[in-house]
Amino acid sequence: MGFTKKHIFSDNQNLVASYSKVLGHPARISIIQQISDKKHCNCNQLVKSIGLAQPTISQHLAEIRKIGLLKQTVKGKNLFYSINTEKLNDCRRIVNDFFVKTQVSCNK
Amino acid sequence: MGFTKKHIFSDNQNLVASYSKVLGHPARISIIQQISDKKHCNCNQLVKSIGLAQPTISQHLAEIRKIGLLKQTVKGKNLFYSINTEKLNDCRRIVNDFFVKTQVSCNK
DNA sequence: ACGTGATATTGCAATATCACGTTAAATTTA
DNA sequence: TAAATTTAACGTGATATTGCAATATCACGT
Repeated sequence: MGFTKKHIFSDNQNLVASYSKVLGHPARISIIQQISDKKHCNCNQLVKSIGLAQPTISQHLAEIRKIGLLKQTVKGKNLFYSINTEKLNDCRRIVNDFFVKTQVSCNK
Repeated sequence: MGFTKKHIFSDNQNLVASYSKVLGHPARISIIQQISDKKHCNCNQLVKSIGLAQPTISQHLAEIRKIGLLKQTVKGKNLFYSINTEKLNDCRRIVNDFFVKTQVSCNK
């Protein structure tokens, strides 16, 4: 097999999972942290500081972009990334909601 | 390649990623929710309510167990699972910390 | 001891992911 | 226009994940 049977789960369950999945790789955690630290950050800077090849970083960036967590600004020949803070907030809320509801269920 | 270069990342980055990875599949989200809802829940109940085969559920349970999120109680021939609330709390804290710190960085 | 129900393990096929070399597209600079 | 720089896209090999059937194990009742 190898695929996920998304259709048997609720929209919220799929949403929590897809957000979490993006956070489920240390390179993507590192990328998100660096972009938010440096405000504007291009691909090359990430390649140098993280130590993975450019195509690999680019691929991880694409996955973070997929869930809408990145904004792009073109400045000359550089493409600068920054965090979409509204989306980050949304992401945090969705994941935290899962934890809160689970904890409430556990304690009742 | 196909493997993750964990050694180039910090312990915290790897921790956030490994917790998130476990939450990165809707079946595991559903399993965690059902176990916390029903307090005690055995494998068979999950198989019936979720609609995946028993080995698949068992495999997902093993991954959730790996990060210490499950407790087991044997009652007769039944094995009941419940949530390790301390670990759930820890997990929530680690993930939430990542979000909080990222947001702080974005806003400064 | 035997059968039964519940769960774990094994082995497999299909697919996804990770990492990278190479190439291509776009833009700046000479 | 040509060269240089940056990043996305494509292709590929290696590994991991998902899901399941078959089997093994484990605990209980008879």
